[in-house]
Amino acid sequence: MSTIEGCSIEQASARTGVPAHTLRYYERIGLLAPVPRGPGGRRRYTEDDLGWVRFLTLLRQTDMPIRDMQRFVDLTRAGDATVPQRVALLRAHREALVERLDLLQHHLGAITTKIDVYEGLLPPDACVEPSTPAADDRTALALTDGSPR
Amino acid sequence: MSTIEGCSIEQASARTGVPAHTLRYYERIGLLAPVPRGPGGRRRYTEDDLGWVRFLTLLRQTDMPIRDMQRFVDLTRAGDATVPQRVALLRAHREALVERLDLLQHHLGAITTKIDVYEGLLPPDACVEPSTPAADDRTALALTDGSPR
DNA sequence: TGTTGACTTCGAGTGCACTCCAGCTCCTAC
DNA sequence: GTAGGAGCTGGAGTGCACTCGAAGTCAACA
Repeated sequence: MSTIEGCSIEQASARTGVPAHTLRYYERIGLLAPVPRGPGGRRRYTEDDLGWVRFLTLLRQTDMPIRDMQRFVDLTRAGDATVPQRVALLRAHREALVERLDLLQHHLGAITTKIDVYEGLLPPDACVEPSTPAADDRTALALTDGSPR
Repeated sequence: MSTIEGCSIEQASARTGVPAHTLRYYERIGLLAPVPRGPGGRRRYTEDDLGWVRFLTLLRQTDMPIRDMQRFVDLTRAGDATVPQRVALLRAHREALVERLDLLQHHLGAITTKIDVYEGLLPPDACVEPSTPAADDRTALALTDGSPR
């Protein structure tokens, strides 16, 4: 064994994009099992740890509440018998995500329309961008918003 | 004039999906200009007010911070001269939204893959769903996550 | 040998976006 | 005329997910 196994918390942070503070926090609340310690009681993150952190990050970035993530982690620790529950949890999450994506797509269209309307108001030599280059996906939406007076 | 103009806060809430509490809160922090009052000092929401509330909702649901919404509102109140700034603000927001959509799409693929992997572990008579019906968009992703030990 | 600097723990603090409460006013119906 | 209910205000409280601080430890290096 040439070097100490695993990487430091700062390296783990750099490699996952998760702040060191947050890595400790996740461990504290049980999202991460106690990370093995090296000399001086310092955390040494293995590749598995990093993979798990990345998976947690993916769940968080898709707006899964910490509470649900904890439930998922608990199920995973409980062994293979919980695979059906885990699948159910992920399926539910995926459905919510698909719905959210639909909503966001819709809103994106509305925002694009709104921008177009505003640009119609600008003088022809608009300072921001000369014209709308292939306005990608404008969902038809009335946009009957007034003004904040 | 047969009936009092505008609708009550509860009706406004029902018609926009925004809780009455939140409507008052938005007004308090200046996102909504003071809504005209009817007899007894009660709010009467006009169609314009509702339209504006819906627009605010669309911005919030696409994760625009309240702070930015306030800035947008301030610009709108400041008159037509601020149209370029408003366009810039909306453009920036749209860009962020597009990026977020990309990320979410990517994560959706990863979650779908994960579900598929889990289902591969299940006995053939899986209780949740017999098979994956046309697994829509699975982005290739390693998913080298370990387990939480 | 001292100093630097990255790490440790635990508790407290932060920022955001609501959400609720107390105590009051007002209108309507009985 | 009084009971009920919707609405009013200002301020306090909540929940979430971090984020930070203080005080201490440890290893490596000049």
